[in-house]
Amino acid sequence: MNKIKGISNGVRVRFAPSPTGYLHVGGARTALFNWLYARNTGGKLILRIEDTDTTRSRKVYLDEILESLSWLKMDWDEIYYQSKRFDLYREYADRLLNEGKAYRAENGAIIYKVESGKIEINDLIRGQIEFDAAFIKDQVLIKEDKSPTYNFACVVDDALLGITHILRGDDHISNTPKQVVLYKAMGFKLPKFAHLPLILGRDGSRLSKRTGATAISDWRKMGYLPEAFTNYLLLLGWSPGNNQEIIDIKSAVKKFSIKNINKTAAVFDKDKLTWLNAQYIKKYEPEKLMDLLLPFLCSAGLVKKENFDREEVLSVVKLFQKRIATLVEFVEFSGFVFAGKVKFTQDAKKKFFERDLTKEFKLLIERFDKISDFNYTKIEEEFRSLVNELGLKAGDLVHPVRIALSGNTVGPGLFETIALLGKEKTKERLNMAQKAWKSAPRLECFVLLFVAVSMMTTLIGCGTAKGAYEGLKDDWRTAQQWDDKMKENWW
RNA sequence: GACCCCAUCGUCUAGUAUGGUCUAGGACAAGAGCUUUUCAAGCUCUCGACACCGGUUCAAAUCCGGUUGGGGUCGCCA
Repeated sequence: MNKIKGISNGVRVRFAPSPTGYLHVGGARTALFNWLYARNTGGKLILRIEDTDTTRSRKVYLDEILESLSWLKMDWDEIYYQSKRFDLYREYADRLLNEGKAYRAENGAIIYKVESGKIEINDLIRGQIEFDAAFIKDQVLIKEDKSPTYNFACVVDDALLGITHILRGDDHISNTPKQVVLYKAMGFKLPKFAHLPLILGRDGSRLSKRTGATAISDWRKMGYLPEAFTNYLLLLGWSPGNNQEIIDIKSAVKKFSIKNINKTAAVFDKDKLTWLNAQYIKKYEPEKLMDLLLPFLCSAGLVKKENFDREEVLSVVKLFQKRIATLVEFVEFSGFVFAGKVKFTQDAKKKFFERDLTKEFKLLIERFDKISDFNYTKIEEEFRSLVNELGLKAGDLVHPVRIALSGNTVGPGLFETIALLGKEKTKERLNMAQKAWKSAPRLECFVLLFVAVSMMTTLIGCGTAKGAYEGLKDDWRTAQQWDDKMKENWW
């Protein structure tokens, strides 16, 4: 205990996760507020691993929790494992036993005898809370299996580690009187308590897997940025008080105070988190954003880790930066640029076959061929001039070309997209489009035929119509086969 | 059920300690418009709340009491 001498000055807070599950939103928020308070006051953040339940604790969970904290850029100053401190708990339990404040149960457990009276706690967030000890049962300190109970280990550790402020979830309020009693029994100095409001799921009940709790590591996989995530967590139960929504961690550290933490539970709103994420993505240096995007592109198999065109990827990043909300969205939206084959959406396929533009595409390719310096301006010039020549509106050609190039009806500006793809890729895809039209049954014919058949059926009668119907069925079959081919969605 | 906590737009919140400056401000979402080759983004606008009842007071979102509603905890889990 020499270690704790001399640390009685200054703020010491702790985050005490139990490695029996992943770190999720609630835990992360508690960790964040402790971290902020420590950094704001120049104090220390102690990480205490509550692994007294040896059957449920897992190394993978511990690793995952530590990794998630690191991802969120929260560091800690000291780390302790309760599983290594069992002797300590025994020692204090024995002491209470000797003093007659605790007794031994038949099974060997050590139990603290709770005296009657009033227990008052002065919560930094909620103010005075009063409990009647009559409602508190005698407390087990050491279980039959010799391991300490949560409340006991918690008190011994918080006291011995010199914790000055306990910031934890609201759900611990009812543990507090039990703990206060133990502090007093062992003659420990009481820390200050601050009970954070809970984070609730969509349905207003405590966040759980059913109501939307997700491991922090999953948010990472879904393409959220740690800065955005932290920012969002910060806004849940705390406010800088000046209508500021986007607040970087440095000024948050500066401004943070327990006084500004509110009492009401907050519902976790993914939409706002996503909005914040988009804001952070927009602000990023494209170079840095690219580094964050690369792992996602690689695991999607769109870019090879060892050799890729840095310049190309960078220009794609720049083109999509303003239109994505998550890193995963980038992969979804920009995938067509990198992919060797174009993937078609259902909608795009339908629109594409509404009109055969083989001739127009051919002319367009010729136009593009003429351009030696294949850039945005030149592309637009040639494109618009062709459109004029054909007596079309720009949109008449823009949309089909976009579909042909990206497989999607929506996307960034067409000329930028073309410039990004480059002349060869563009030509190649325009050529593919023409082939598709050639091999596809004409929709107009299909419709005409259908109308004709209906007419014949009604006018002439079933017998005669049968042949025509069969013909249509054939046509239908071809269309189906073709559709099946397209179903793989790849050229 | 018992004990405890909480109560401002659908959601996150400002405002509550020091009652008047609040016919309640901002953000997300939703809706409309502008822009435009589409979708986003961006910009502009609209919708939308002090849970209820009773006090105190010249004056209450703010103070007090009650009601209602929601949540948490009631393990030899943490």
